[in-house]
Amino acid sequence: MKLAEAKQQFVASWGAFGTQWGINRTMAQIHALLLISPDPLSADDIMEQLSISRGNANMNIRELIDWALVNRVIVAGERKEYFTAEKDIWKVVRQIVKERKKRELDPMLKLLDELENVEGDKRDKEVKTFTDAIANIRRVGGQAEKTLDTLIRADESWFISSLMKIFK
Amino acid sequence: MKLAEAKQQFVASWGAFGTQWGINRTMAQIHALLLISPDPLSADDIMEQLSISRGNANMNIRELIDWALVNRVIVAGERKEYFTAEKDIWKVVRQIVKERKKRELDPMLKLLDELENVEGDKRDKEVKTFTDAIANIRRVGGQAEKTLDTLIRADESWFISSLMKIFK
DNA sequence: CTAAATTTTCAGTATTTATTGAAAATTTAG
DNA sequence: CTAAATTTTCAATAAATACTGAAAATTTAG
Repeated sequence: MKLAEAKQQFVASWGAFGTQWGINRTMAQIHALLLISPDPLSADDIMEQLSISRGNANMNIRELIDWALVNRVIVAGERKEYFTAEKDIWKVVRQIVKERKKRELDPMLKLLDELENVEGDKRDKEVKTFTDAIANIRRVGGQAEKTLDTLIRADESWFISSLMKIFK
Repeated sequence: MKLAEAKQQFVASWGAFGTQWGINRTMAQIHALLLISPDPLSADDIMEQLSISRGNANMNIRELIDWALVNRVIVAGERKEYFTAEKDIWKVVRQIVKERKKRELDPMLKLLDELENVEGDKRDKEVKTFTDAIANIRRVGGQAEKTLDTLIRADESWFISSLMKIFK
């Protein structure tokens, strides 16, 4: 396969993959494009390569910066802004896990804590089923939280070697 | 908080949570509803409780069955079909991980394997950046695959105690 | 300061995704 | 077998989400 074709396919697939995970297709494609670009790209470069409008490029680049997956870089002698993506995929994974945990898991756990204190007689089947379900979800969620916190802090080699020990 | 209100809030939140993960809101809500229902529910029960149409209920229940998160049950003396959700959340998590891995991670790894064999001179900066990026993603993806395979096979107590050992 | 370059915003529009509801198909009781 | 009950399908429609493009705001070179 030729490089140009391979790039195209990677960007398209990364975009499709993103949408399955609730991530805007264009945002995922911009990220993919920057991952495989040796040099920083300007908004114009991105607009051209993905055939998207300036507004769309601007909004999604901003979102990627907000997720700390993309950085603005200054290119000497250039007025425009340029952008790069973190190339270390392990760092990227940790950053995404960190953000999603903060934005989604933590609020969910907070809600579950509130819902566990529902009024009513525990001998009532309706009440019992509800509180049991919530307590179970809360417990598994709490475990996930601990595991993810550790993963966020871990460096790759440490993580791998630890996993190797358990997951022989 | 009263039970009815707590139920409402749980169903609504589970639905919102689902959409953030690329899961249809109604599908997540039906799942939530079944998780907290002591008895099996019919399509009519679900339609009524969520204020949705028969077609919508039918399609999303089918999808949940396809994900093996919901089961049809026969209620003695009833002609209608009834539905229940697996209540063991650890099992639910494993099942979701299993399905998403099969549907998403495995095809992605397959694609990465193909993209790694791009034509061209490795001394070309463009080629090198691309192949390096793909190889890195492939490597982290392969680790994820192994870890998830083990998680899918693990039972909860084993998983927790193993994690406790590592993630002191 | 002035004006050109660049970035940001956002109302309007397009696209994608989800839902309805009624007809068709299927199932089951008698 | 017959018809009532139930489930499934899917074209039409609604709702949610994403994108455009041009005007406004901001930045910077001179």
